[in-house]
Amino acid sequence: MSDTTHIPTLDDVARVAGVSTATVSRCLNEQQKVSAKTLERVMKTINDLGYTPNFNARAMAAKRTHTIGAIIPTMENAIFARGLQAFQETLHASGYNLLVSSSAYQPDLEAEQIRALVARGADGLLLIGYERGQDIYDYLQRRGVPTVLAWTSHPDGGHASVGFDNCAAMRMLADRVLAMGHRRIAVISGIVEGNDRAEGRLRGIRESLVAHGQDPDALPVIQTAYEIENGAAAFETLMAQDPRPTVVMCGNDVLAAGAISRAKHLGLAVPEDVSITGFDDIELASILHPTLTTVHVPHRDMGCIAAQELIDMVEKRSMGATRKLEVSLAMRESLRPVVEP
Amino acid sequence: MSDTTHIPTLDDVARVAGVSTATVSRCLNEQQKVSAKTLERVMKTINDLGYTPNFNARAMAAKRTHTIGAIIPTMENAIFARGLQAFQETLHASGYNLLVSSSAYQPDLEAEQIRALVARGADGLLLIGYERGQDIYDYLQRRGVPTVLAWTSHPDGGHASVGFDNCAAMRMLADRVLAMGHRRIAVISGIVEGNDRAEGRLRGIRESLVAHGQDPDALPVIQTAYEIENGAAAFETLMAQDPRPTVVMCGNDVLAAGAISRAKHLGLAVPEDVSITGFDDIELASILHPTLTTVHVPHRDMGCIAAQELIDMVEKRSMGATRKLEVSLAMRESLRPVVEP
DNA sequence: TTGTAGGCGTTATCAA
DNA sequence: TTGATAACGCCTACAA
Repeated sequence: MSDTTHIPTLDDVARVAGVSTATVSRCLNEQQKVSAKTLERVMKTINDLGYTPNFNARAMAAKRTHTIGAIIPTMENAIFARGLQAFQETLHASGYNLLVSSSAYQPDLEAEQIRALVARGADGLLLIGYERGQDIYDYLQRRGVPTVLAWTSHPDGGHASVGFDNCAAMRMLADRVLAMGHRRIAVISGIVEGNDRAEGRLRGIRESLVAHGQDPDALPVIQTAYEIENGAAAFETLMAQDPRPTVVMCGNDVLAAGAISRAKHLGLAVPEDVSITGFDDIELASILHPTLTTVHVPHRDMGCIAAQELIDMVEKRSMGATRKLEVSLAMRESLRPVVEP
Repeated sequence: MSDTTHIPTLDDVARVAGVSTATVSRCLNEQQKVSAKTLERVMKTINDLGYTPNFNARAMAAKRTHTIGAIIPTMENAIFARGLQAFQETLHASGYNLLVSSSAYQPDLEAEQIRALVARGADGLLLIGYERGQDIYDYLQRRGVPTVLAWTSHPDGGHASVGFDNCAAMRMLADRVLAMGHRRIAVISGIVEGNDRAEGRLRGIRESLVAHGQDPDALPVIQTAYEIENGAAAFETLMAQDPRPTVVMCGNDVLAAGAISRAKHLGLAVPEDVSITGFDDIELASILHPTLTTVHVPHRDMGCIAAQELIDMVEKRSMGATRKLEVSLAMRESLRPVVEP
């Protein structure tokens, strides 16, 4: 085996097949513009040589990459996994590839990755939530990169978005909790700063309290990053109050999983001693013990619709629509009515 | 705001700053070769214009991308999340970017994605496991793309790899299970075909049986994809046997989570009625009820070491070493000795 | 249906 | 320290 192995290029294929590079290129991109005979010969040569088109050269010449970029806050847990999977499947069906990065919930990292993805020639971008610097939106518009915001519903409709109203969703759950007689509510929230989803969910609870004549400022809230262990720690802190809460509402299922786990270690029965709720309805929610009452989010739908909208924008079929999806309550074992003494 | 916004290029910067494109390029890549004065002027221009280097052009000219590609079998659950996170952090610290794709456990999809990543100019690749067609290894070598195999320990040392011996690890757990008096063992395995990790783990159990004078062919095994629901279904099937198993060993924690969940629904107490074990020790394992006895895999170490090895290979400091890591048993509540009647 | 040739935005080699 | 200029591999009018 020679050590100076040459990586075949379009030129090589053209030379061996006895045609021009233009013809080879056509065989790759617009087969209908090529006679069946040459097509066959060229394809055989491509195979024989083991030729693979150079993506970067392609991107430069065509100014299109058939690549969509997505930046999600975390890959560490399953929150975005299902939606992203659907997103990617839909893209793939239309001949697009997906590039994913994770911003670790850090705005500056997200900005950096947006630039990186654009620099790589992404035809479009999927971002989570709407809360970020105006400079980023300006940049995206200047570069003409179609962008869809997901997992959120942008309040002033200035951007293409596919998602749901986090505030209304959580308010719906809180209404139910209050209707069950709970009056001592505590909250384990995600970090609200720079996270419109977390902020909306927390606000939803407060709005519900107000609507029921309760004082929203008296609500005990712990903000913490979305990790199981953090949920556990926050739960323990909240339960140390006297009198202790009858229900702990969590900003997502991961925090709730931590809370349930810690409850067990503390010898507290759920929901007999304390109710716990989540948000997202990831697979974990239905295998926890007790099973978790949570807000069901249509992750797969969101992913599919976001992908389709983005493709439509890239291909100039849409100017950027706003789609608002419905969520529902998944009532399970971890929440139950307060039993009056 | 003009509608014909122009995206600034190196040329634009050069023209505005009154220098050549070569100088601008130097300011970007080898600042020490440029006088402080021009450097400052050029940097200011870059800022003013909002210039971002075009990645594809760069890749073509430099034949390096500072990008590493990784193809993992799934993003749907947390199995690879922690290790990949560590992998990416280590890369980032050395100025490399990470591109991730998921193959959904499909060999042909993996092959396709390997080609895609190479076509994009990835400087190196991280793959999971060693079992794949020789043609792929040939391709990688022909293209001169450094590759590290992880989550596995290649038997014949022909490739760079960072991982552990799946077979020995599971055998260690099985030895323990047998030492606890269990004789009716059943297994929920991942799909062995094309998955050397799953195959090794299953083999480990069989070897342990043989060493203990048991018949490995009498072992009930269900192979199924790594999903919670599949673990649950398989568990139910296995428990329908008479006499039923005293322990169900699962190919990973996700399957075990499904098994525990289903046990509860069936009214079976774990570990009183049946013991359950997992593999991987993902975060989920310690919050399940009961907590899961499993094989602890040093995910973060694996990610860090793999990244470092890959970087060393890309930068010609290593020819491709093989690193074998130690695993340990995480003994928790879900496994307990058989109580003789 | 096929071929010619210019250009995409960088880097890198040589000179100056 | 700086500047021309030739690649890099492909696409795409435009011509034939």
